[in-house]
Amino acid sequence: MSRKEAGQDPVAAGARPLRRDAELNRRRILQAGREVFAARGLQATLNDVAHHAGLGVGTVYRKFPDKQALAEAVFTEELNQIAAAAYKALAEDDAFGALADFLEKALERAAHNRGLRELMRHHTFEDTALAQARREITTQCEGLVGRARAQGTLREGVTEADIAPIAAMIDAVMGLPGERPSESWRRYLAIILDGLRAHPEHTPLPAPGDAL
Amino acid sequence: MSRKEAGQDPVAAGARPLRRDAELNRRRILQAGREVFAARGLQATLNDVAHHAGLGVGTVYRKFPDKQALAEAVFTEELNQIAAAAYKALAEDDAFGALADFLEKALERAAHNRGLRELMRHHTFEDTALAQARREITTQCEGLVGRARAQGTLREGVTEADIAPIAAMIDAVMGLPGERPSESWRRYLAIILDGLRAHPEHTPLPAPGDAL
DNA sequence: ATGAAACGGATATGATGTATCCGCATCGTG
DNA sequence: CACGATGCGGATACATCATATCCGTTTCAT
Repeated sequence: MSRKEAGQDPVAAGARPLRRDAELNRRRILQAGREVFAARGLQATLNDVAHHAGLGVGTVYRKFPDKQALAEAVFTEELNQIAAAAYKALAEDDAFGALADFLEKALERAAHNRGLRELMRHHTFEDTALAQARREITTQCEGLVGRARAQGTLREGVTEADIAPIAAMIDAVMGLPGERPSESWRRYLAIILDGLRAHPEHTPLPAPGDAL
Repeated sequence: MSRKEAGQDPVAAGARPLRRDAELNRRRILQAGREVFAARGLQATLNDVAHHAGLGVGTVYRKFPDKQALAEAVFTEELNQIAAAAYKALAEDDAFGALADFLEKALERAAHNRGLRELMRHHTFEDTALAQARREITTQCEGLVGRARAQGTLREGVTEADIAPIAAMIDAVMGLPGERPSESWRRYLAIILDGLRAHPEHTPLPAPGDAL
């Protein structure tokens, strides 16, 4: 609860409103954080972010106590947008198609955001607003997967628990050596999706999802 | 060419044979390197390796100028064994099955060897003996893929260049949070392989392999 | 026995990221 | 306008950590 307040809506509690320039700078920092984390990943320094924002380091550290605080603010937003996309997908008729489209859209975002990818990889983020957003996405995916199964277009034995590993796999392709701006991940997503479709010749899958 | 000699067969050039205890220690270090790199990855310190071998740091640094030298020795061996497996696979009748089995075998090794996984991920190793071994594997894979295509069991448009990304994808699953000793990667390999089989309903793949 | 070879491991070195501190600039209210 | 209060800048102290060396001690081999 100690770090939570940083960079938050100052309406709550006894926090006074920021001076106008300070508020502007806070936005600049957020924007710089988005850009820098997307381009260089989470290992980027708050000093990097500050420089990118055209501000001094001290300014950044006053608004956000540490890198994690800023990252949390930046990526909660990103995750919420993905959750929204999943929610929208639930409305489509063809459930498998909706699932496929959602995956493509979410991964599209990841493709342009190294920081987001790193975040999804490592951080089993504890409490934080991130965890909440992530849970929301999971829930929507459950719906998506459930509907596809019900429509009989999703291969027997595939569950929501498979979604994260699949995303992780595509993410791995994005991180491959020479092809930073490449689109080749779509190729592999297509292959996986074909392996995910219900099909008479598909044999039962091994290892019932002991995945997360 | 400067680091090349380290830990090598001392027969060549004017190098005198090692004292018996020294030779023994060299083996101990190699073995410790295998175990430590496999368990803790490439970021393990030569100090770690030394301790694991029950030796002092200095001893390790005398035999291997730096971590890279030791890693090269350790993993060249590993890669060569994989290359051998690929070579053997070429002899089987069912080319697709052979390819699948080879992938499973190679990934099996990776599953038990975090260092190997990290090595395949990052290092576009330059010259080194590793590069040679890796090239060998690539060559064998070309054969495997070629035969499967010829037999018509491999999906249209799949090439040798797809193998590395596929391995990378499975590797990503192995690195997932809670499931260190898990076997769930086999599940995803099965899915991908099903997406890789020749099938009338498969649509053409996007993005002709601009992968490595 | 004795010189050469090898060992041990404390520690110097260097690289890197984090976060503070405080003199100076800017804001905004009276 | 003027004068606190608030915010800014960024050099730098601090901490962490892997790397690699050095040399007094021990072991080998003749």
